Amino acid sequence: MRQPATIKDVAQIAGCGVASVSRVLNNTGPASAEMRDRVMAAVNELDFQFSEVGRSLQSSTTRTIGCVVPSIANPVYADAVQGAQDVFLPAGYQTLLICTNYDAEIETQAIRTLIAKHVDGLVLTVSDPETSEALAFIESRQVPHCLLFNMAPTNHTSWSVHDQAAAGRVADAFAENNHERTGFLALKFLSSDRARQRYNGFVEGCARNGMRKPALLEIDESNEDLTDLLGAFLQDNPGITGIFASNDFLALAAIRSARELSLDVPGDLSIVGFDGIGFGSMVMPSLATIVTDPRMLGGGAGETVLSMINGTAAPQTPSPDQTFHFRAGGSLVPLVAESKDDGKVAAFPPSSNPTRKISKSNRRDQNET
Amino acid sequence: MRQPATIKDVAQIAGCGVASVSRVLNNTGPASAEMRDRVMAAVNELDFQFSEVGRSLQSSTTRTIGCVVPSIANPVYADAVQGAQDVFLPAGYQTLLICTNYDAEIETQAIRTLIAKHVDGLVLTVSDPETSEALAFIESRQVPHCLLFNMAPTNHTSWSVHDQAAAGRVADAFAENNHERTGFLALKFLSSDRARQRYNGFVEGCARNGMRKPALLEIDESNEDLTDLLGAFLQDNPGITGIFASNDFLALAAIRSARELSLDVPGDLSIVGFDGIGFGSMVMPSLATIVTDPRMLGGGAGETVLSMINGTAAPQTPSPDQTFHFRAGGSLVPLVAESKDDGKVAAFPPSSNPTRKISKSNRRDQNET
DNA sequence: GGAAGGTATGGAAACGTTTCCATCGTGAGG
DNA sequence: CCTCACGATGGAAACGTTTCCATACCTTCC
Repeated sequence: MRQPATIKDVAQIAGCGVASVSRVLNNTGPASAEMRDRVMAAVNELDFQFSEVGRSLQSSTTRTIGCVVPSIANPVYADAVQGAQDVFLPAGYQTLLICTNYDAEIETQAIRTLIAKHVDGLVLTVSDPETSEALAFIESRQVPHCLLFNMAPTNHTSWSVHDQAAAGRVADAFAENNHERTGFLALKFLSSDRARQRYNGFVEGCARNGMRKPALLEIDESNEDLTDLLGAFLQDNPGITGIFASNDFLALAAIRSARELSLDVPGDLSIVGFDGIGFGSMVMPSLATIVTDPRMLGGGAGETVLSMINGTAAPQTPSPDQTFHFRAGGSLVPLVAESKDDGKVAAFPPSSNPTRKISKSNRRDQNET
Repeated sequence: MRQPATIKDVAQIAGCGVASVSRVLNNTGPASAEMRDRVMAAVNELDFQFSEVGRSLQSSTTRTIGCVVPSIANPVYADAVQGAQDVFLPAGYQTLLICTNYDAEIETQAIRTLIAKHVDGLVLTVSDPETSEALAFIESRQVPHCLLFNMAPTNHTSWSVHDQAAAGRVADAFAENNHERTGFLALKFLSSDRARQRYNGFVEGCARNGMRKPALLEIDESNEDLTDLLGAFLQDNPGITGIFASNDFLALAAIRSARELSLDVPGDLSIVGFDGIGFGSMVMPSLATIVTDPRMLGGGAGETVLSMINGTAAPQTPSPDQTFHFRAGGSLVPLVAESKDDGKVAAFPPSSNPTRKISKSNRRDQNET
């Protein structure tokens, strides 16, 4: 990498001091027209551009924001990052992106490096805001920052879906459709405070609606064997007619697994997801889910950080019920009275009752129409 | 933001010169055990951490890589970025992410800034590698870089799907299924060399298979009216039985639009996508498509850049036919003889009945269900 | 005992900026 | 004619590192 021209080179060619070059180029301080011309000529000749690192050292500002999320393979985070960077870029800030892969160790390490690199602010989703070492460090260094998809501890601000309230809404939806026994399906339950919040909210919501406490099905990375796990889960917890998956991916995977188990969705089993990814409304049956707006949240977090940097008033964070809404879909239907009377039969294994038959033929119709 | 401790503060507390602190902390040069202890004590007392910007100025290295893609809302790019950063992070490099939103102006501007920030390398997808101002600038500054999803001009290296060959494979697939008249559906045809490569490859493949030259349906941003556009397109180009969409999103949207037009997929119209996003195999009918591995490509581009930086041998870029494979799916079926005899009727309008009326009423049904 | 060589250490230059301050004209006002 | 103010300009310090070099001390060997 050829070393680029510096302000000294420009000064030499223009036959002036470096101070004059700086003044001309930054339009700070006086300069004669003739001086301007000479400097500009030299700049063009050398194709000169300021080194931001020299500048940063002097100004102790980098026009760079750190952005830390678990993974952008998950479209929720991808959209959020996109939303944030769409705010930062026009404001003259670039984004240093870190994907932690849900690893707290990487999270801590990367954030220390970001701060060493002197980012002007941070937008981040941590694995556990209450215990996060990284978060404590950020606080001790007083770096402007805003959480994303985390419940904010005191003294922090956050743009986040109110997971608990949203999960409660899902419980309401099941109740409205006469479901009484449900399950909660989660991935990486332990390493994600989001999944836990959703579980808590769902449990609470079920209780509020006089439903049974939902059974918990927790899986880890490999979703290869989801079908087996789901089968065993339904056998261990007979009578379950509805499953709340902690995100839409899981919900769609669950639908597929249910089919492999010869269960009809929603005939035998209703399924509700979380996040509201676009595909949810393109599949058959369409996915009932909690719709969120990750892009808006990312953008909001970005605005908040910018306002902290500029000392302007921070934008309001959204009120809990503005962060989500329930979207009905074909994957959640009312439980008909007869199945409710005999939930066990309706759920697993599917009996030879008419429900399943109808749904089967329905599905075939859809494929072949 | 409180200003953090510097090496001078450490030196002062440890009662030594800054050079000793640097030597101890970096393990470069000799130091007595006692000196080590004093320095370490001071470091812990101050919670000292080197400023990377001071370091960068001295070493002219930033341990930062620029990564430029159109948008990470598109999972193809999101996965590629993830793949690249999964290579960079363990190697000690962080990633400055720029999403250009397909805007060449932003692309140029952002890349200049990245270079001003002295990134050690670049991984990038440009809008047009042949004319890209940014690419020329990168070359003039001799920054290690690797293209991604772009055909590499001479003197550049690239990790990319061989779009043209892949599109040719799609033509083969249509031919194998007896389709003879096809259409090509593209978004932002003009601002993406990828779409053009795919079109060219498809045209070529169709010719090779003795098929008609595919008709081109080009749409821009808003896919709201895709249904109308598709309807008009099929009417203007009667006899079309297959559509190749330049990406899976479009393909899925086309399937939906076809349904709204009362066309059956694949009965009346076969559709093939491109990219192989996971959802393609979860929908009914499953999507026939070209499967690619964006994560692998991003990772490969990352490795290439690292090897350029380290002066080690660059990893081989994959051979064209390793970058994709065709995945059969329910959205592409053989054209039966009778339809082939009378393609016009089988395709659009589906029969002699008042097509418009049916599609209209169908659409209304969907809205209100 | 003195020279030679090694280890431990600190001062200072350099990296590329910005900005304070001093210098030098020059035109205006007394 | 002298002063004053102000515009134009350049030198130099400062930002936080690393590293070269000089110095000081301690062994070791002739």
